[in-house]
Amino acid sequence: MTRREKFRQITIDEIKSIARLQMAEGGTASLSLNAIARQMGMSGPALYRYFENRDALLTALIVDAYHDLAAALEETAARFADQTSRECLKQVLLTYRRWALDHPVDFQLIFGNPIPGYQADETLTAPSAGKVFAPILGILERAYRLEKRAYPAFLAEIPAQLQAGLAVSLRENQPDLPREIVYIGIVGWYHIHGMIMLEIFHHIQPLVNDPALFYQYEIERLMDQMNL
Amino acid sequence: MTRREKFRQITIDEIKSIARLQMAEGGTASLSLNAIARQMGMSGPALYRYFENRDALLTALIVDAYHDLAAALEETAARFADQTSRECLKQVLLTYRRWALDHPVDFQLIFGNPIPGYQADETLTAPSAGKVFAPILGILERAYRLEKRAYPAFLAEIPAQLQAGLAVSLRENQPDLPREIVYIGIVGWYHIHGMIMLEIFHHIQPLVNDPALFYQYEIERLMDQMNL
DNA sequence: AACATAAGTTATAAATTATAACAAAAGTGA
DNA sequence: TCACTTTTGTTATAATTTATAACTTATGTT
Repeated sequence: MTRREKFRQITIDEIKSIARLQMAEGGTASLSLNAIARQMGMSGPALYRYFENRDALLTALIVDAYHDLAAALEETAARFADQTSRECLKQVLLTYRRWALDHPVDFQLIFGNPIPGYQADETLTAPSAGKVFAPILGILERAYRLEKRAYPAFLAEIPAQLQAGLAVSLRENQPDLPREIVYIGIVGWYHIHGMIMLEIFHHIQPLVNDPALFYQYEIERLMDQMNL
Repeated sequence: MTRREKFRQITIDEIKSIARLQMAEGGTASLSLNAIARQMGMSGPALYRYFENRDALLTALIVDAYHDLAAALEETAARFADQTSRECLKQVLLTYRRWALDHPVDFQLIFGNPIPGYQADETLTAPSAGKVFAPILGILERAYRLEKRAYPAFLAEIPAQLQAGLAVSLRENQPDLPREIVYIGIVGWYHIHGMIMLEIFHHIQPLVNDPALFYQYEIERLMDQMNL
């Protein structure tokens, strides 16, 4: 990495950092290239040397967010790898919520409204989304395959047609991944993700006084259901 | 209603209608007062006779959306009132998803990202949110109180602290509403709402081929869990 | 018919994203 | 050291946006 490339990277990082700060103040759509430039003590058009346009900056922030979330989950999974799979999964799911609350803007970027005219470049975002899902799937594999936990009874009644169309692209890469685990992973992820989304968007607070406690209890209930 | 008020109402409705169309094309943040005026064949500032500013128009659209969703749920609940409570609830939940898919913009307005600088006027939106929840709660009351269905076993283990802080403002209005029903309602609503949100924001399609079938099956599983 | 109110107009201010044209700085090689 | 190239910044400008001010025209009432 040349000297120039190094400084360029520093500038890029500063732009992204200020962008995140701005959005933390005024919401994901309050991103203003001009305001970023102003805050950096440079003129507006200078930013276009680093990002082709507003969408390019957004895409970079989204990719960063995916990676940051995935890293947080992986770190937790690794840290609790020697505990029971139930405890490990619980910690990973708690990290999921913790990360969302600590990085509301990044969470909204990934999982919130599609941005204005912005069309996410799926070739960039799809693999990142998979990385988020991977740690959870890993723990489930350990629980059901290595530790031979029984699959919950309700799985026997899933229509074949439904099972066949589940996570097809994921199973192409991992053909030996049991369909039961895929289903449990999807259902579980949706359950907890739905709760977090509602909390981030302030729809849970009117109904639940203590979201943290509620979340904890729902995790336990979910894992009970899954026979974990 | 005077003649003038009537015409004024027509204009307001036209503005909102065009606003919804525009957002359907370019996303919730693509709303442009100027573009609306242009499409109506009038100058931009004329719109300010009808809405104080952009946020006022957004608030009106959000309130409309809440009412429209609530009306759709109530209509379904009434139409299936003579069926079993399980069937009735199922139909209401199916209507919930159907409405979301048919009105993605309205759904995003209600449940998506907080809009740019826009701060929802909670005195306007909070009661509307309650109206959405009411039909579901009504069916649950019928099932557990009138039809004397047993509460699911897991309810016995909910920490008292958690129960106490559940839907406090709702229970102030309806003090005789059992806590069990409130909990079941919240958990159930979060479960299905989470799924719909993910589908509307295109995060379910990469994992589930046939979201309609998946949703149907998850409703059944949820109602099994709730002993309905 | 005179008047008041409502509803529209144009003009303008202050932002925004983005492009063009140009200037200065930084790095490279003879 | 000097000339050249590339990178990085600048200012000027175009085309938008939201929103306000001042003015005009239409509508309804007395």
